[in-house]
Amino acid sequence: MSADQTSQLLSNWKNSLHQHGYRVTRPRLQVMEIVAATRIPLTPQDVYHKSLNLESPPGIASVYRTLEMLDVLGLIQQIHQPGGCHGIWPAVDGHKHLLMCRNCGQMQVIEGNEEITEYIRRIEEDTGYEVDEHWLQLFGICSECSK
Amino acid sequence: MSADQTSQLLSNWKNSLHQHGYRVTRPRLQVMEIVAATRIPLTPQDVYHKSLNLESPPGIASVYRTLEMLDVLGLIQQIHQPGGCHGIWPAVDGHKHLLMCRNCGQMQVIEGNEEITEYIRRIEEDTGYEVDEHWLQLFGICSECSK
DNA sequence: TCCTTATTGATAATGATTATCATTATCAAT
DNA sequence: ATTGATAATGATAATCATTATCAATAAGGA
Ligand SMILES: [Mn+2]
Ligand SMILES: [Mn+2]
Ligand SMILES: [Zn+2]
Ligand SMILES: [Zn+2]
Repeated sequence: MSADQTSQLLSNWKNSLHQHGYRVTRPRLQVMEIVAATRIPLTPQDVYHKSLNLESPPGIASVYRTLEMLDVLGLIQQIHQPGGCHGIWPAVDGHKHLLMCRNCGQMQVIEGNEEITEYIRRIEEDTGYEVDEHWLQLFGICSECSK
Repeated sequence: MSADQTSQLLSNWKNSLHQHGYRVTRPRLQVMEIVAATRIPLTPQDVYHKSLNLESPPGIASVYRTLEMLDVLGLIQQIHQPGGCHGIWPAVDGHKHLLMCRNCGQMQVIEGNEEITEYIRRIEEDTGYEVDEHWLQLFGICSECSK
């Protein structure tokens, strides 16, 4: 996430708060800045501990409340991690798949493809299920970490 | 999971304990019977509460310890559920994909396909990652629940 | 600037998981 | 079958994360 992208995200998020009648407060901004800038998924505890570096950190309750709010607004999504759940990650537009480095935690968003859609359609026929959501998460080692 | 499959699973699990030098105790058997027989993912708390119906239930600590042991032995796997993590489910042989009913929690194991393998190989080329694991989980409504 | 009230933060309450340790029970060796 | 070393248990305490409470504060429209 570049600095540009982060501030872009932040201003979108602030707009979303305004549009939904949420007040834009300092504790909320502090949490949003941390989450918008992260390159790896963060737990609520992670966010709280990062915030402690700030001059006047938010209370732990406000961290949870702000993350809950961001989730309700669809601005963040939960990432299910191997051996530990959940991390927080800025939501991506539309449906995307995720790739995560086991070593450094770095997340990468990858595009879906037509074969998977077709595969799922076949599953629906075979099982009689109506599939309305799918997760595809890939795990491995990024090129940086495998050097 | 039919009664046959359940007892098959159980005897495999007991063999595994023996082979790895774990003692086969009553609390462990009680937990294993519950987990082997379930049709939906169970949390440790779920397992514990089910066990309370038994004449002489295991202590809560033994429930956690047994589930940890089964996990270490690769006999169960963690299922990541939407809006709630984790459930416990008997491990399936090799790599399989999972389909879960949002309404009744029923799990179904589905086969992977060649297109997904090819898709992942393409991702590796594009990103430089070495992908060593992937999760594909589908969510929807089973035919029973959509009646 | 004022006023309404949404929001905050300190703290208590709750709930789940893990650690402790004296007692018990498994199972290999006899 | 009995014994003995020790793995395992269970009651309970400790820890840790999350949620609830409520008086004080501050956002933002009037
Ligand atoms: Mn997809
Ligand atoms: Mn999860
Ligand atoms: Zn990496
Ligand atoms: Zn169903």
